[in-house]
Amino acid sequence: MKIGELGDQCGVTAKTIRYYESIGLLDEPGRTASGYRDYDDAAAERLRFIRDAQATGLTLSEIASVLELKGAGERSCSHTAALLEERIRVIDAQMKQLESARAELSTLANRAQGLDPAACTDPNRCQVIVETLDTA
Amino acid sequence: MKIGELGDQCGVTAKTIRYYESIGLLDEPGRTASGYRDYDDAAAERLRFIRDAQATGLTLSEIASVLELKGAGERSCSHTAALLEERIRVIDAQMKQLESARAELSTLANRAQGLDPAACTDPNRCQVIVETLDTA
DNA sequence: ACCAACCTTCCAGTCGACAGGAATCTCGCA
DNA sequence: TGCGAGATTCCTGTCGACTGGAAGGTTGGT
Repeated sequence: MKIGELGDQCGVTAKTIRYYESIGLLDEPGRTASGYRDYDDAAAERLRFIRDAQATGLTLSEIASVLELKGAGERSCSHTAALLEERIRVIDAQMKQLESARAELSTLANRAQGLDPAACTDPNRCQVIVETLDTA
Repeated sequence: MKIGELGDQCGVTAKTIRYYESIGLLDEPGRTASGYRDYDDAAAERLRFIRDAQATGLTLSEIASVLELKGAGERSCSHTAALLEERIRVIDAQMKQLESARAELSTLANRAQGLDPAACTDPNRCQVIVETLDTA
């Protein structure tokens, strides 16, 4: 299977596949007589796995570490489980941040409605933002 | 006031201040006889505003646009209000994404507990991730 | 006189995940 | 035989917000 075909099958571009190879995430495939990359079904499976794992929010280097352990014959699920739990922790932290940012922003947006634009004279700040933060 | 002093006052590094100047976010300050940047209180106020605005999630270029309009004598709060509302929309979208990612991850993590590590043989994938996605 | 701590400019690098493009080959088809 | 699609390598650029470092000038204190 040639690179474009593999890409179509897995929903990625040929560029992306070459990039994955360049960072060691995909093995170098065999080549045809004319030098084209020639993939087998295992490569497609691996690539599909990469995309699935990426969809869960794992980074490419985390995915590489999972695949590396698998390749080394590691049988435990604990590494993957640890990565997933770490991701959950990160997500929880992000959600907290977003919640507080959202709350602050809606205070600001509401405040913007009630402000007198004529009072908006300082060229170095904006009362919508400054005054609310001062009173927060 | 010299650059380091300004930085200490506002909680940023001298590097950052020079960077802000380089992208046009801070005006070029006056210079001492020996060529050192020399800041006044207005610069400190502006820098503090930048950090406040940044804390609300606005990007530096959005902050620049607010300050630019202020500088041009724009009296309306509508530009700022529009930016804030856009930020809220982005945050809502991010939170939705995070929620669904979190839900998926905790399914995966739970699943990982119950799996038989001995079944983990395929070097190209990890049953923790693959099997759950297949059944999702 | 000397040293450390500051300041200056300028250039490069970081992180993550690719995308763009040039120059050149190769394949399949009419 | 010619064309266009798709393949190759190699290098650069993108986004955002900085950070690091080299090579030098300045300031303040002992």
